[in-house]
Amino acid sequence: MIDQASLLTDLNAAQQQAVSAPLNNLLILAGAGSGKTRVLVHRLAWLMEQEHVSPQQILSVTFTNKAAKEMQSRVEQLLHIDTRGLWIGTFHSLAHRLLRLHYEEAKLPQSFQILDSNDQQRLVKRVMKSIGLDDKQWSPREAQQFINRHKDKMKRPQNISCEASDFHTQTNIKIYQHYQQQCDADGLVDFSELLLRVYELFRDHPTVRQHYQQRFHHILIDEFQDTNRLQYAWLKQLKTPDNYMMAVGDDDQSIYGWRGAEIANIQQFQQELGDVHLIRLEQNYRSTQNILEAANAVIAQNTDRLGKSLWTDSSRGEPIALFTAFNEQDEAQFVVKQIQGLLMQGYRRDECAILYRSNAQSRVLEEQLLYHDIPYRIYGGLRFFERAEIKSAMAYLRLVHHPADNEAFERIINFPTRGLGDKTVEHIRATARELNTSLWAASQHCIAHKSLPTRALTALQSFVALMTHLQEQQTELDLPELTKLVIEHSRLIPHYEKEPRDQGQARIENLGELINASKQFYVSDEAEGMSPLAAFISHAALESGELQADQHQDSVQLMTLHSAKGLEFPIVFMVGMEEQLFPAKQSAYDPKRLEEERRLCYVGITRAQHKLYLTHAEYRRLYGENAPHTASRFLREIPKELVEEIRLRNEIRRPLSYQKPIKPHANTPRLNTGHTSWHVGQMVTHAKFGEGMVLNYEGNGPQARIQVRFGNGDSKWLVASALTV
DNA sequence: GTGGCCTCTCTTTTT
DNA sequence: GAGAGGCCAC
Repeated sequence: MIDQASLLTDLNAAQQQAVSAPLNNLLILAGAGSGKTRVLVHRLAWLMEQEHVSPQQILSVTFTNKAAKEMQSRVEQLLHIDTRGLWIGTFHSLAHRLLRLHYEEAKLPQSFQILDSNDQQRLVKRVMKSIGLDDKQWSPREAQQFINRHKDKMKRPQNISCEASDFHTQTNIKIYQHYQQQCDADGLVDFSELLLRVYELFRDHPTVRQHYQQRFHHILIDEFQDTNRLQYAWLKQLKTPDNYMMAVGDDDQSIYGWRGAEIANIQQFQQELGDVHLIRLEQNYRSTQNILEAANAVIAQNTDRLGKSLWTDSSRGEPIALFTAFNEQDEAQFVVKQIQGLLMQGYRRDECAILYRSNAQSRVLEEQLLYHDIPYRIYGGLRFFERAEIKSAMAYLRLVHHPADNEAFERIINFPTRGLGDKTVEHIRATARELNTSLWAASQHCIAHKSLPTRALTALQSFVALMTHLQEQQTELDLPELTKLVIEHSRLIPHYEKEPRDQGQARIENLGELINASKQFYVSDEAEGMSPLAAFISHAALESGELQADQHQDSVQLMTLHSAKGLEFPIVFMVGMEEQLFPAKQSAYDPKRLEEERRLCYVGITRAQHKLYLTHAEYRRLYGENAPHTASRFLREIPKELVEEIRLRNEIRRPLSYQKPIKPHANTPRLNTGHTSWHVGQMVTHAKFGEGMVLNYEGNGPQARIQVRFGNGDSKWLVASALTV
């Protein structure tokens, strides 16, 4: 038991007010760095300890698995209690849980499977093909977005007004219709569908809804500004006059409008719930005065705000550094030089973050970091469970678990290739359509009726035999053993051994890692009534896999501005502060989207604790074209007195690759990339000396001299035509 | 079934 | 400029 005082110590007045607020609906507008998560965690603890709310009566919703985990562990740390019974999770994981419990009312088969966006795309494509749409003329990607956008607005195909819509929309409606039919027939549920089904479940089954309304006395929602219409509607269904909602959010940090988030939900929350106690957390504990003032000045340019002004009593701190680079190479060099200096001053590498607007910007930075032997870590990119090899292995597991899983069947029927080409598969599909069964059942039918050429038939027979064997093992083996067996029998490893060394090797390692993941999962299995295998499969779909946690080595952090949200770093570099790039050119002309870009800028600035560097380049190679860039308007929005422009002295900085492009000679031993110029940090290969890195260059054309440092540490001047990129 | 060549697109991303 | 995806030829 924890006493009241200790739940409130180290909290400021507004935070205390939020944590200890009387039972009421609460809207907490929590500015960047104002201790939002802390308030949420302490409020949870307060409810349990002071208001004697049992964990079972609390529902706490977040957006990411990471946030859910963090909240859970912080509550446990604070209270030293078991938080089982507490419903805490992402919208999707909670929806999944509800659907598993109420699959019948939700009109789903018990064995329903989750479709991740990748699977969804594949299915959309197949559906489009099956209704005879030319996928040159119709984009599957657009159709997928159409479907999700409408699901997120609780729209079924029949609810999208047909009369007014053009041919284009009508086609999309048709795709949506057929796609949904296919999902329903196969028991497949995509991400939006998880939420929509729960919404419809609550809507159509008052008893179920009432059960949860009565159960959850308290509903807490984090990152409220990121909720879309469906998510908000879903929460509201659980709301009664007798329970309480607490929403925490920051309209200034809403950066996901492009995927359906509606800031308007915040205003609606106040209006619709009527009795809402509003608390603003405006004291920032993260940044220096300079950084905060810059952030405030930028965000003040937005008109569409609820209004909030962050303040801090920390010191003024260092000025914000502004650097104008010649080009992106120069910019990267500057950043790395500064980092080297900071490391000398005693900062750790992982205290430095480089933030950029788009992933494509990371490459130049990587090259420079590599060149200077500074370890770095890039966030983003493919997650573990999204990797092709993992998805394939998972498809084998899915088919073991549930033979009627057509999605899984399609994925592995001929992967690795086993002589079951398009024609055979099309025959199986046709049979399945005819008999109205799964592809798996259709395969068995084809075998029984020998309705395929001998060659294909034999191949299909051995595939069916393999899967049957694995299915039989299911009951004998535990999850890790089964995973191991499935990977062995899938022949994925020999398949990847044939791939170019490094890539195939990495894939094989990942498959080993999958066995590990299944072991870990098996131990901490939290499924309710599901078999470990079924739970593992859902887990893989719902949690694309945290970045490998073991990479705890001290390294410079590189990520997009979006993925930096919620994080903080003593040192932050925001690079590429240029028009066309940031704000992105696609957003620059639409006032609404421009405001979102500005909020993104605000998010970036407020990540910094001690020192913020802003850099931009006068020229940048973008989409293969080297073009002059003007400074971002956001730079002008920062008051001059907060900024110190950095000019490098004692150094003649000369433009690198773009002003002195050295075209490799046509006879240069094969270029495998289309590089037309050399740049410092570039990796090159010499027939005799092996791989090395460009240090410098002189001259032009095939006779240009390139200075290269090789693996053994030697550096040599060589003629350009002797080098391969 | 695979490799080579062509065209297309190119913000952000969680679940 | 580069990756992805489609298409065609072997």
